[in-house]
Amino acid sequence: MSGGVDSSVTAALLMQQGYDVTGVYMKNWSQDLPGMACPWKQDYQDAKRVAVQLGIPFKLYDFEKQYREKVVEYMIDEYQAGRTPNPDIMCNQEVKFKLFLHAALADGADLIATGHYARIVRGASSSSSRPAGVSPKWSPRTIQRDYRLDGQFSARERSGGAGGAAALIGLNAETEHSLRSGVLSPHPSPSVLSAPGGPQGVPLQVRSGKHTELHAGVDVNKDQSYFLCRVTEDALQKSLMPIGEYTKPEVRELARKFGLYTAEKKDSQGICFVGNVGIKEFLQQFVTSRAGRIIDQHGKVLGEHDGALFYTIGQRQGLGIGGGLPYYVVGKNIDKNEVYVTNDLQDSRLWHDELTLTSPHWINEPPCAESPEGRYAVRTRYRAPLLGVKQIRQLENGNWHLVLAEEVRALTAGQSAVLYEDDRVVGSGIVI
RNA sequence: GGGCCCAUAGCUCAGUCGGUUAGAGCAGCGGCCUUUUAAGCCGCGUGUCCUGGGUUCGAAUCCCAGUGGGCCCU
Repeated sequence: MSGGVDSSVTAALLMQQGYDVTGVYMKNWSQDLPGMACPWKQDYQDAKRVAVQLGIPFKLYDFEKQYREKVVEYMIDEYQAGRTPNPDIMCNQEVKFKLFLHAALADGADLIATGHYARIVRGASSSSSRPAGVSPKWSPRTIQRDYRLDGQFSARERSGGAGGAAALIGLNAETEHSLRSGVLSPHPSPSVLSAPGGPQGVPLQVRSGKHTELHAGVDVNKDQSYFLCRVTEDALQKSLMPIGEYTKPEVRELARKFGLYTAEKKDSQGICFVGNVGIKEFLQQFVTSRAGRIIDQHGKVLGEHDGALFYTIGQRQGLGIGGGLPYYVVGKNIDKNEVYVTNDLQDSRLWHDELTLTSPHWINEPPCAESPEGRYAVRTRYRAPLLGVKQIRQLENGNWHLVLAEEVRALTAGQSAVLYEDDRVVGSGIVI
């Protein structure tokens, strides 16, 4: 439990569904930064307060050292190499769905849960049997909502269930933002275990196949499946993301109905766990930088920047150069410490219709190269538009090459390109 | 040496047949959106209108001189 609304509601929903829940706050960062005091204590308090309201055990898992090593150092190294990493994807891959999961299991939990706006679909038959060429729209909801807060479980039991696994949940927390994950508790309640389809309320989605898939959240605006693109299927099998079935407004409403202390707490933002601090200000605490030149599409020096590593492709603000049309970063040279910009929105360096991915990670199985155009769609930045994939194939060196049906703006090395088949996350790779 | 053009907000400029509190875009700042980085949206302009004189009820707008740029011609 992070101390935010999402993980609070996650815990409440799981309780309502009959799980034996234990709340867990993940302490991954506690250092204050210039201009921003680390909110971890406040978040911890909020999470604990909700746990008390729910009457569930509450714990704190400390991963500061590992978070620093796996996420912060990775982020710093990437920026110094001239790329733009996504620390939250790394956090999910290395911390939440690895360290936290293992710690929770070792602690006796059967499952963990997080407050992500994404859905885990169990027993799916996987993409191989799906019709190709489906339109890239999210599939309709298949879940029934049950806002009952009286603590009673619906008498109805669902069938078809495989997921009946059992378990429990906790939620983790972090600093401001986000996260919401959970730990499970050691002793799943019998009632839960006996229910074929899992607890009621928002039951596990189950299909006839054998795969456990990751799908986009029901709320298209809040969907966070992008950040979970590097989580393994094994980890998903032991995870629950109950709020993925709801929209943010619904989650807020649930929080109010449950009377949760965090019902009206403002959403946090920024680097997960670290807080709402500017990326540049954050990096400046760990790296030294020097001024360099800003050069336009004609080779003209327009001004100076304070370190090429701080800029990312497509960036507009922070350049400090004016005069006519806005300028956007289209490239940079770390060795020369130069940043290249253009004020021509049609500049070819700002648009690409193909991309190459390294470090591929497929959740269930690799994409099928013989797929017809339109079967897959890709997203190259969080909240960026989903673009149709015309062609996808693996290269000799193991990397993957995609040809898009339309141009993508500001393709940026280091960012994750997440492949979707309908609303299912196939996997992702790092843009090079 | 001569002729012409320009000099207005940090930047690029509009406004100059004289007349409300001098405007726009970009940048910057603030906010919204957002668990990365961006983008996008909304809001914010307190400037010696190059300087010094002059004309006028009144000048960024007219005149003179100067300074600083640019172009052209012998």
